[in-house]
Amino acid sequence: MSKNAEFIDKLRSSGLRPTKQRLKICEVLFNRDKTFHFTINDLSKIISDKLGEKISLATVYNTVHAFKNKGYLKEISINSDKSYFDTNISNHHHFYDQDTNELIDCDNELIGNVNIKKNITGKKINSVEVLIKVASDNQNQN
Amino acid sequence: MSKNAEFIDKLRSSGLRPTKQRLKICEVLFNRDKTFHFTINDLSKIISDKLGEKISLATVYNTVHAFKNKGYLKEISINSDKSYFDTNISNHHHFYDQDTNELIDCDNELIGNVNIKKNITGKKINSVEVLIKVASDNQNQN
DNA sequence: CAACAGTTTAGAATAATTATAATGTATTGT
DNA sequence: ACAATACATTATAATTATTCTAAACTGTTG
Repeated sequence: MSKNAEFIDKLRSSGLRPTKQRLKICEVLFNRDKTFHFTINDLSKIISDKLGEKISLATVYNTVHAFKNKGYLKEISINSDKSYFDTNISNHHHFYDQDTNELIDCDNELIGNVNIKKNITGKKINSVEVLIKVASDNQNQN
Repeated sequence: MSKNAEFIDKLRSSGLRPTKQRLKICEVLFNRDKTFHFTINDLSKIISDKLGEKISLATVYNTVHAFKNKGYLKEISINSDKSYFDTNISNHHHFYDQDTNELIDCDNELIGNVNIKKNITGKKINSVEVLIKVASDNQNQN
């Protein structure tokens, strides 16, 4: 089955119509080996600059959020002014390079199991994420 | 020494002039027993609504950032559209209640040491933060 | 108390994101 | 295949958080 047909299936099976725009975005996001970290702006730029396609910014937002809601993307917590997304939807952690504003996946084996000894009463744990901020120099950026 | 005199010292010793506005903000932030989590908007509301004072929003931003840079506040990474700050500047982790958008400190003893087996080459670790997202129901909010 | 540097302020500017409402397109039933 | 419908896309406006600006103000130093 072609990649494109796979994407069509994937979309249909989750109740999303396989439109041109969504398929193009699928290609950009999911047609790769390594996981991909991006902001809406990154994605939008790739589509217009590298691919020379024109997809409305609103559609990029809509699509990314639809994909996130369907579980095809994960939104990552960064102390920042914009949202980061990750094509790696498994439970994993991140390095955040403060010099370049880049997110890097952190293999789960690199971090021992984070065990939470006591949870808030009456609440269910939805996720546990470790964010490791790194930078090259000796300044105390937080 | 009165609380106010303490704040004046604290500010002076870090090269910040003890202005009316900064002292008022010190009172709100540091004159409490428990740690305090807030957004700029929260703080601004407390000042105007509860205290009936008028401090320009720009000043609130300036002051909070000055305090953060001096190490009196910590900025917390939340997957959100706004910045959260914490008066607890020690190295610690957080619960984030997705129902109420509330941040709750997580005692370090509740989480075993997070040991990172391998860091990114050439970079220095500035911080390691665990964020535990909790919610009351069975929906898979992320 | 004068001079200076640091601060506050209102409002403008910017940036990320969401809402709107008209137009366009995939799907469904016939 | 085709009309009807529901869902999507789009440009643009609106909103929200934050930063910038330049003028007025205030704490500090001599």
